[in-house]
Order: sequence, then structure tokens, then C-alpha cells
Amino acid sequence: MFNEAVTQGDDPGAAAAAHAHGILPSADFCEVVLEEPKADSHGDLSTNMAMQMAKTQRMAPRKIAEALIAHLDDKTGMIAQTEIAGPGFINFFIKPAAWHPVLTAIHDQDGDYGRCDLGKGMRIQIEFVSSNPTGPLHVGHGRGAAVGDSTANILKFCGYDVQKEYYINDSGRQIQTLGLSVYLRGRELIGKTVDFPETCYQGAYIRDLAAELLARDGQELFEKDEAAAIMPCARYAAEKITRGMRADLVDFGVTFDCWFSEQSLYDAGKVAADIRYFREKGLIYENDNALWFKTSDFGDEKDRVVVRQNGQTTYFASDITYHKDKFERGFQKVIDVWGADHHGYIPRMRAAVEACGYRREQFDVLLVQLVNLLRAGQPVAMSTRAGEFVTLADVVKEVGRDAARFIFLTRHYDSPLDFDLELAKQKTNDNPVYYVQYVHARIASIYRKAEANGMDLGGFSTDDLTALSTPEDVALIKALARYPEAVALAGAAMEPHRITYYLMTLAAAFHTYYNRHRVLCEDDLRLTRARLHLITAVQKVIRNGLALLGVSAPDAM
RNA sequence: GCGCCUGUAGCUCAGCUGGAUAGAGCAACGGACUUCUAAUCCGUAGGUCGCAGGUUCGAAUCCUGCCAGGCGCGCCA
Repeated sequence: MFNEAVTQGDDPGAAAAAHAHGILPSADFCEVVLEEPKADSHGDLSTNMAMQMAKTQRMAPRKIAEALIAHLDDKTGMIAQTEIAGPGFINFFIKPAAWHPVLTAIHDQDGDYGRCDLGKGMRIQIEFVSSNPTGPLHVGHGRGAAVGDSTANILKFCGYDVQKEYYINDSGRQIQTLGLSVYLRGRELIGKTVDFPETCYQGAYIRDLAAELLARDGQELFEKDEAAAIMPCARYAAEKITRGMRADLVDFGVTFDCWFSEQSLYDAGKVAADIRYFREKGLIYENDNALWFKTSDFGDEKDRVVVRQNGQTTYFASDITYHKDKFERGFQKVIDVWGADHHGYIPRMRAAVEACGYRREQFDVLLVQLVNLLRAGQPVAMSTRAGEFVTLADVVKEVGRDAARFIFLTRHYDSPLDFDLELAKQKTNDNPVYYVQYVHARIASIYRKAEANGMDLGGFSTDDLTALSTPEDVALIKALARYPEAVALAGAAMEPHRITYYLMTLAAAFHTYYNRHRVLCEDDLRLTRARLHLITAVQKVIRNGLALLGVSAPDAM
């Protein structure tokens, strides 16, 4: 949009014309790239093409710039002024009216403003959270959920066909441990003395689960021996915990298209089949009584065990099958969102994907750094081992969904995040979520005021827009014009924080405008209509951007 | 020891994949509410972009080597 508004003024025709007149020796022109200078004094738009072409044209950049400007054909008359600056930048100063079509586009496209076709319909899957069903979700999972969900929203908006998936690790040793933990707590409840090992889950929720199971099925289960009781206990607990996680995620505004069970891969015999398949291909071999996958053939530093000496498969074995299965379901690209402490796992997973015959670029991992939970600047003690942690549900309950989601997205996912519970609740400038939401509410409030005053706001025509000519008008429209680019960049890099930052910048531009100019001017309805047109566009973009983050846009605060 | 990530204002962080005088919020200081919500705005001050080289018209950004911090290096997940 930024470029579209003015590109007609700066076409490659200038270079061609200069060449035709014999001023530029080479017909090899570079692409015209317009960018927005950081400093206002450098104009609204600038291009470095004169510098880019210096080599092929064998001319000084400033000379080339002169030639380009001389042959510029400003068909639309939008250029107010051009200048050559610095080593050879060409700066364009644009007339305020040139920006007005941005507003028309926003009103016409409404919720689709900023949408693009980066993905060209590519089928992409993003898997996130995927917490083990052995305890409630904590704040770290919350960040993963916010990043994954928002990234999915952005990718959809960028033309990808996105599926969100949650992988349930409902198989293996930790499920056994979960079952044992519940079983032992249950035995305590029926009066047996038990030795509760440190390796078991210590949290109080385990005792609650045991009590529920006891109430439902009676003492019988807990009187059985360990071997017979563990699986029923595990199944009940895992299912209950998974249901709880799902509910917590719904409260957090996160839903999934698919909940995929690890156990289902075993039940369908897929893990065993894949092991056979890769053995036949020579990618799995036996050594020391275990089966190894030749990940080192695909860039991993060493081979990895898939079946242990004791005959049990490793987590990696089912992960290979799981990722193979994802591609077989037709996804052209697969994204995993992991905690940063799992980064050592990437090379082997990537190796497995390549061994399955897919390209490197088809698999990507977003490593989300950890969250430091604070309360008024002081660290909140969190120990998973002792079963003491602040759950996601607690955080959402205390600070609200919007504040939690927004704060999780105020940093690049790759950067550690301080999450201060007191700050998140504060309704001040320190809390960016309110700063942005306040814009939406303020604009809604202006409409309420207009209605209360009985103002006649009908009869808007695009001619009214000529009233928008102050520097603040232009600055605000330019901020709106940057939205599509922000979306495209956020999509291309899968970085939701770019949307967050964009919104804070737009909000700042609006608040400045609000303090400088009155929107409702009883004595100038034409100006009022024009300004309402402007701020409604702001409101739409704020609402659209917040929606990408999964944050609401309130009409009143 | 090897690998990945990080190092930017007193603090917390951006920096559009190489552009001009490196930005924002907080904290500090000084201002603005008879006017559409002050959950706001305006101004001042604050920097060896960890260090040293290299690549080129041009580097916070790319390359190499150091320094410091975090994480990971299991037949755990």
C-alpha cells in the first residue's frame, strides 16, 4: 500500500528515458525499491537505486540520481518535491492528498485490509503447546499457546491454509509414572501406608485425581496390585488432565483443529511399520542390542536410538512416525513450537524429516524462550518438581485473557520474557495492552458523543478528505499504510510480535492526533466527516490487528 | 570440550533481512484536563550497538576470532 500509493510517480521509465537520451550508458536497470526514510526531513519516500546502479552505469550515484529526476514523469502529480541527498538517495515529498486512497482502501476492504497471498494456499500445519498430560498448563505453555495461535492467525491472513494441532503425549513412561502417582495417592486415601517416590508427580492435583477416582469406582482399584491398577489410573488421569488443559486453553482463547494422540500411532501399528520400513531402507540398524536411526547421515552429530535394549521405543521413534504422518496428511510445511530447552532435539528431528524424503525447508521449529514470572518485580518461585507452579489458568484468572495474550506477544519469541503479574493488571501506561485497546474504546466513545449531541454525520464524500491535510493527518494515514507490510513481515518471519509493535506505534500516532485535533467540530461538518473517516479507519486496523493477536477490541473501558 | 541462542540508553526491549543523524516504553526532570475518556499528550536528558578485525560507496545488521551470560549435549521426555 505504501508503495502503491505513489509508485506511479517513480517508475523504471525514468531510467529507461535517461538511457534513451544517452545519459545512462547501460540498459541494465535495477528494480525500483521505495522505502520510508526514518527522518521526516528525508521526505515521505526514498530510493537508493542511484547507488545500486553506480557499478553497472559506471557513474557517480548523484549523477545518476540527477538523470533519473530529470526524466521523471509524474503522471499523477502527486510529487510535491524531489531532492538528492547524502551519497545519492532520491527523496520524494508527497502531497497529502496522495495518501487519501489508503483510507478508501481500508474502508472498502475492512476486515481484509492487509490480507495478502504470501502462502498461495499452501497447506501448513502448526503444532503447539503439546504439553504432556501429567499436570496442568503453566505460564510457559501460555506463551507457546499465544505464539502458536497468533502465528496461525497471521499465516491464515497471509494466504496459507493453516491447521492448528495439539499432540497428546499419552504414551510411554511418563504416563506410567502418572498412573503410579495416582495409584499411590489412592492407596494413601484408603489408609495404606505407601512410600511415595520422588520420581512421582508431587502436585496436589494428583491426590485430587485419586480422590475422584476413588469416589467413582470405589476402593477396589486401589486394593489391586500395582501392575493391574496403573493403566486404569493413568488413563483416567491423563484424560481428565487433557480435558482440563483444553478448557484452560479455551479460556485463553486458543482452540485447535486437531488433537492428535501419540498412542493412536502405536495402536494403528504405524510406529512398528515405520521402524520396519526404515530398517529395510538401511536407515535403522542394530547395535548393542538396540535399534539406531542414522540421523548422522542427515546432519545430526550422532545416530539416535529408537528402540532401547529393553525393547521399548523411545520418544524419538514415535516422533519420526508422527512427523512422517503429518506430511502424509498432505501438509507441505510443518511448524513445531517448542520450549527453547528442546533446541538440542532439532537436528535429529530435521534429520528424520529429511530421511522421510522431505526438504529441510518444509520443517521449521519456533523455539520459544522461557517466561520469568514476577510479582511487583520479585520472582515468583516456581518448582515443577515440588509441584508448585503458577498455572496458566491462574494467570488468566488474575490478569485476564487479553493482557496475558498481549504481554506474551510483546517480545520476539526467541527472547526471554519477564511477565509481571502486578504490571499486567495495572491500568496504566506501563501496560501496553490497554494503551492499544484504549484507542478502540476512545473512537467508539467519539461516536457515542456525536450521537448524544445529535450531530448529522451522513453525506460523506471522498471530496471531504481534502480537509485532511495537517502533518498529524498525514502521519496517521502513513501509519495506517504500514499495516499490510507489517502483516506480510510478521507472516514471512512467523513473528507475531511485529504486529504487537505495529499496534503500539499506531496507537501512539492516534493518541497524539487525539490530543492535537478535535474530531467532532460542530461548526465544520465537512471536517468532522473527514476526521471520522480517518479515525474509523484507525479503529478498523486496530481491531484487525488485535484479532490477529487474539485480543479483544472493547468499545468502552 | 562441542553445539544453539543472546549481548543495543540506568532498566525492559524494537530495529523492516546492508542505508542517511541507531529508536520506543519504563525510570528521572519540566509542562498540558472549563473542550470527543488524563488508561492520554508535549518537551528535556540519556549510546564506544560486548571487544577486535574483515567484506563495500555504506555495517547494530553479513563473515572470522575473542569476551560474557543462558540453554542443550541420555538406550529421559
